Amino acid sequence: MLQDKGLSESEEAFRAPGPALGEGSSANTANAPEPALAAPSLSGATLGSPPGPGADVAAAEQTIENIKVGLHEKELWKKFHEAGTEMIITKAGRRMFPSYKVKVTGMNPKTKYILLIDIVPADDHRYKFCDNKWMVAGKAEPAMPGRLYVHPDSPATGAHWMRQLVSFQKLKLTNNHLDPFGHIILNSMHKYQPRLHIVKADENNAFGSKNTAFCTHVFPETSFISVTSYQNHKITQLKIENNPFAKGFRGSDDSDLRVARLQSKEYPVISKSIMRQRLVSSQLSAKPDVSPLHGAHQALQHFQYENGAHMQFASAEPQDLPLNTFPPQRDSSLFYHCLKRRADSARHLDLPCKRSYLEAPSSVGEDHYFRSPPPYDQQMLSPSYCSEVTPREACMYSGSGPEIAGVSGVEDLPPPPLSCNMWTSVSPYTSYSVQTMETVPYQPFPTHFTATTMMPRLPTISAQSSQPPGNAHFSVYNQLSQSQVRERGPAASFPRERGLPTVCERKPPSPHLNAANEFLYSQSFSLTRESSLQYHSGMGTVETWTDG
DNA sequence: TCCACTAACACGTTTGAAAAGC
DNA sequence: AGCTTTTCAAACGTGTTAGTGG
Repeated sequence: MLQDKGLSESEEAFRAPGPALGEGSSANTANAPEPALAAPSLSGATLGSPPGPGADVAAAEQTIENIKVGLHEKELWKKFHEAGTEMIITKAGRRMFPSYKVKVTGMNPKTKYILLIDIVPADDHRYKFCDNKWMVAGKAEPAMPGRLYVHPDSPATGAHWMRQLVSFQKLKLTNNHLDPFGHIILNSMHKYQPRLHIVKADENNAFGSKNTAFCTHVFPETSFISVTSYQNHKITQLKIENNPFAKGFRGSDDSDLRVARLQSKEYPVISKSIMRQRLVSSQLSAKPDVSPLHGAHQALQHFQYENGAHMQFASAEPQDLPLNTFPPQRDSSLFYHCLKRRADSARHLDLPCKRSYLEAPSSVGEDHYFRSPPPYDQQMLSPSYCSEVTPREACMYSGSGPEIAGVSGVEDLPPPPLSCNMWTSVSPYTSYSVQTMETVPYQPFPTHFTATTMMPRLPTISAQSSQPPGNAHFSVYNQLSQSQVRERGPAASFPRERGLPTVCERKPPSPHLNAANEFLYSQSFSLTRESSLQYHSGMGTVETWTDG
């Protein structure tokens, strides 16, 4: 099972080459040029593995470098992006639409990889929808407990991933801070950016190699604002038009009639959405320039974006900025970090901060949680998120909310069953990363786990060469279906999501997942910033790199 | 009063097991 | 008996709406 079964239609699209994947079938060709990947210093960075067992790893890292990821249904994503994508979040969890599907190429067919997604705050603002556009409404609320969504097929060989589209359509978003299902927790009315991570999960890594590589891919057109109900009627219409599950709402006349039926009215009733649509239409006709695609803001933000300041509303008047600040036709960016770690960095692997989130709220059996990242400001201000933070300090950040406060008391932390990790210094959108790291002792690792991440501040942090950008904790976590929890109660250990026989249910913990653990650990390693090489490939050239 | 949020709802899709056919 | 195809009910996903609470 490469992907969710619902992907069959996408698979067909993949097999029939066409517009489904957009003009750029890979992130490299789409935007981030490859030259940076061929930079000699890059080889030195990523292939700096010691001889012997590391040789294979080095080869695999070359593969990591060459991995290309293309966003499926790019045009559809762009449509939403241009309108200002909104994603519903509910207590029970809501899928993303468009769903996140990618085509991966350039993998080593025999090497095993773990594919995972996280969703990080795009900025530190809270938004509101006024006058048919998104505006900054204040400071962002503390970040939710960040989580990762690992593709259920992970780990799988490169051939497996490249065989067809990789779908993350089962990923769900929630605003429930105590979500026991493993869904990705977000704040409503905040802007987020999904990121795809590919982690090499080779046997060598799982059992003692010196290095693990990963890369991060970001498609700016997949950014969105989380909402509990749709604000922009255009988004609603796009969803209805394109989401098969919303077919029942297609046709405005029918919907009006349906409302009339529901309300037992003799005459059609104009629904709120219709009213809003009409109101908006009238407003737009009255003010033709309110289109978010016009105006100086757009040009400015385009400039900012192209210069690594994406996701940041840095204009002088951020209160009146449209959501879709991304250039509509901007191609996806490809991140490429190259971080090499010294052997002594491995000392940080014995993190005493590992602990299970289960100690706090729930009892989801073997599900594992970890504390959330500190609020955005804390990440920016707290020295613990700076370069020389110790691993324990890194794990001492309290949760973002009271519901996780119970796990924030580090002093009382018992030996954790799993790892606690800090998110790495992921470079700005204009970069793409490969990271090598020391292998850590294997620990069980569920295929569905979660991580707390923060979108790197751009360009603020990226410009601080002495400090890594945003860091965050990971939460490791099994995903539980709600029915599962209902059936088994909060102590349920194994998920049974319909159509998605969760890997953790069918497979024993795989040693390959250790690579993902390493990936997680690597995030914390980045805190030391030792021996890190960072390549910004936005223009295909190595802008900066450091090697402690 | 406003607004974010929730639960219930109807409708359509997806899924997987059972039945039917070959 | 074994395999493939069809059928169908349950589960799931969706946007809408009324109600709630801060």
